[in-house]
Amino acid sequence: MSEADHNTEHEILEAAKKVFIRKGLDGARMQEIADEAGINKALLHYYFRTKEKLFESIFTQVLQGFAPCIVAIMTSDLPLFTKIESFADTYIDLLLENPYVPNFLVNENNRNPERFVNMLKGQGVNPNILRDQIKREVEAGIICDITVENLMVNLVSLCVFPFAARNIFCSMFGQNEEEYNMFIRNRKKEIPKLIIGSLQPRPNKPHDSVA
Amino acid sequence: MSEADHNTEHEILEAAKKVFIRKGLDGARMQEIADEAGINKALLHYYFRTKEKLFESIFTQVLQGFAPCIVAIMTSDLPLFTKIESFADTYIDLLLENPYVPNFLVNENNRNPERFVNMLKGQGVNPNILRDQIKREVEAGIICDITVENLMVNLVSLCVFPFAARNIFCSMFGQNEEEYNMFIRNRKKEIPKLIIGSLQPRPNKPHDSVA
DNA sequence: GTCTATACTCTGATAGAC
DNA sequence: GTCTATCAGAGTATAGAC
Repeated sequence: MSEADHNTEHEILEAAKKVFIRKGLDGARMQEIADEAGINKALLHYYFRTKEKLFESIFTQVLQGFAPCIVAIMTSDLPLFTKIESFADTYIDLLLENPYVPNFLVNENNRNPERFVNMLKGQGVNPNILRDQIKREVEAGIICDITVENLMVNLVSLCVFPFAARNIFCSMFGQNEEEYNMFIRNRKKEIPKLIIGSLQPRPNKPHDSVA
Repeated sequence: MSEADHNTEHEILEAAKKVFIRKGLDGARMQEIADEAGINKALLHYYFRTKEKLFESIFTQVLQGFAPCIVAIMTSDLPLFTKIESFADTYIDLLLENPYVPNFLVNENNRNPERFVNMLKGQGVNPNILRDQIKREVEAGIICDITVENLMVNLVSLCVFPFAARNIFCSMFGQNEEEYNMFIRNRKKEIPKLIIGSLQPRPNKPHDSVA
């Protein structure tokens, strides 16, 4: 990739990423991508034959940028609480650098679901490892019981949705860009606090208070 | 509206809603809307002049369908815990009936943010009332402290994102449509449990255990 | 590999008959 | 109000020179 940094194909991919992420597959214009890359429209077709194929490349590339975080929490063998804290921290940083990606992925994926399924499997996303970990930690009395589905959906929703609905929340709260980013950075602590709090076995259970 | 139910304008709006929600502004075709409505393309322009104007009508209509839930939690004078339970219950039902709306609203809004801001204000969405309620309940010792922003973002994210990312989660967990809907219905209880749990003042505070 | 020029299709919008 | 026919523009894709 070191020598490819300045070649045309790389320029095109960078330009296409910007345009597709902002406008989507339907909204993007090949002319706009060409302008952004500082080249001619015909050259896009020379490298990627069709708009569709160019889009596929971008979609895959963007998706792969976000997969490692998900894979890590699904597969690593750190304690669950550590994983949750680490995920929120890493994922929100990644999102702050790519604030328009959630919308892009979610929207284009729903428009064409087939594209997604295989890609996820290929990345090694498998909930069973995390499911086993939860089971072990429940049995060890470290956490309350929860399904892997609810845990993952809660965690990802709390991290990602504030980006997807950024403008909606901004206008709802009368915040500007900067204030909202600060709000989100604070959530790197708030989200694990919320989730871990709900998983911690309460010391004041009925049978404890009688004992 | 009773007599308008069967007139052409209503047919067009219903058809346009379906198509725009599935395909977005850019992806939708006037021809497809006409087909869906069982009329001619020219008639669309007779009633709504441009695609853009037709889209505006749909966007406003759809948004207004979702506003009341938000307004209710922002303004009603029920106890906070009751509001949270009621919101999750009502909102998720609404979403189950309109599963593609979150994507539509979030995506088209981010494409054209100005459209949104005035609309929200017009609906009477004002976080200050809820902010005051939180303050009162904190002072009364009913709940832990939380910002209105974090509370609303948590609540809405947990309810809405599972719809926006439906396909992603489905394929991640290997669930089919029906299983996933059941999962979401269960969350009508899970979400309030999570949020209310985090707001409940812990009886086992440091100074309590010493007392 | 890169460009200019152009072919061709799709689609939003209009004209005009009924 | 509703239709058929058609225009005008935009946009993807290709041909062909350099």
